[in-house]
Amino acid sequence: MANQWLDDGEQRAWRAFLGMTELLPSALDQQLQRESEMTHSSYIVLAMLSEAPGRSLRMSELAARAHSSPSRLSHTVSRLEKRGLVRRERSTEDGRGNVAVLTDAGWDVVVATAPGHVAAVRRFVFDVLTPEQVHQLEQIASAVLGELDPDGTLRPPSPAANPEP
Amino acid sequence: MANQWLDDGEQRAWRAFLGMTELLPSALDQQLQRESEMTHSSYIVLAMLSEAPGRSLRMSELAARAHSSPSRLSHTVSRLEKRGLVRRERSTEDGRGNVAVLTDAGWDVVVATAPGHVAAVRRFVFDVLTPEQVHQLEQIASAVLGELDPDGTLRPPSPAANPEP
DNA sequence: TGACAATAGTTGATCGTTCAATCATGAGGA
DNA sequence: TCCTCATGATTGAACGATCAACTATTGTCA
Repeated sequence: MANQWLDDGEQRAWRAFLGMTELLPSALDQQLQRESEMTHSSYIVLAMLSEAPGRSLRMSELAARAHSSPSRLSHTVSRLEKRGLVRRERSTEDGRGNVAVLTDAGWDVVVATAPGHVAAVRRFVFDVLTPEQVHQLEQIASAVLGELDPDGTLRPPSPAANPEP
Repeated sequence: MANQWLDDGEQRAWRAFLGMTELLPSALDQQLQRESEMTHSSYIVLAMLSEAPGRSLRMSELAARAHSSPSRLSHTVSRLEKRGLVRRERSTEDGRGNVAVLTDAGWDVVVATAPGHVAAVRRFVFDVLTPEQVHQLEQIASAVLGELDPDGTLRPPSPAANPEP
């Protein structure tokens, strides 16, 4: 009934996809929660900061890279700030802007947490896919992402969206 | 830093995948919220019931089909019950079990909501993928799902997991 | 039969997300 | 310059999800 306008193949793909997108985030959340008392979205925020020059980013830029709404990011950063993992600074260029900075303690948490997290990602995703499937996944996800966010407003500026040559 | 043990291709695939899994659920949620004041997970519950014989399912079976925890499903059904879309009945076979039944009002909501929802799914996913990519997506999602839930405890009993012949 | 464990599901507290409202600063035009 | 609007970000309330504890029923075995 619900999927009356999807054909059989689409329906199978959609069901499997729904299962994956329902279960994978919880699995990653649980792993991070056990090892570091951390949510996946909090971890993403720390990870993005850890990769940025000066380990700091404007809130808006950080929101884009984490695919997060301004509000959600603000709350997340507030929680991380309370734990001493991140610090806020007023932007020097634009008095309206805030800059989130990863503290040393925050850096240590990323360093301690990354291995286990990457192992989980490997285990659940890349270990069960062939190299070809990894490439296919990138193409598929990029295509969907392009429709969800055509302007790239919610995406990082540089990479991640290169169509087949 | 965070993804130090993923190679370039894996990294690109993972970033795109994260973006998709972050943005797609919100997009579907928003569409359903606008049209029917309904969450995606609530919709799934109603849709699963609408497809079941007698428009009813045991709570545990419904949880498996919706990839939901018992607790989450119980809360969701309680909310739907308050809105008159679902009703609970004690199982006749097993006095511990409860059965969720889709009411006529619930059925009407599914009928009214499905077209717009399917259109959104089409727009964001299937319209931007080739038939080949749809097949690839099914293979990929099934493989990941198999690792996330090896016993199929959280999956429907019959379909959705047929590997390459 | 009685005791104990396992199963099915619910509940309340807590935490994270969403939404609408708000505040402060910067930019542009009369 | 002053007024207005746009931008960057935060806040609090309401809602949904998660976790641990709990109730009720069934199954098992001595």
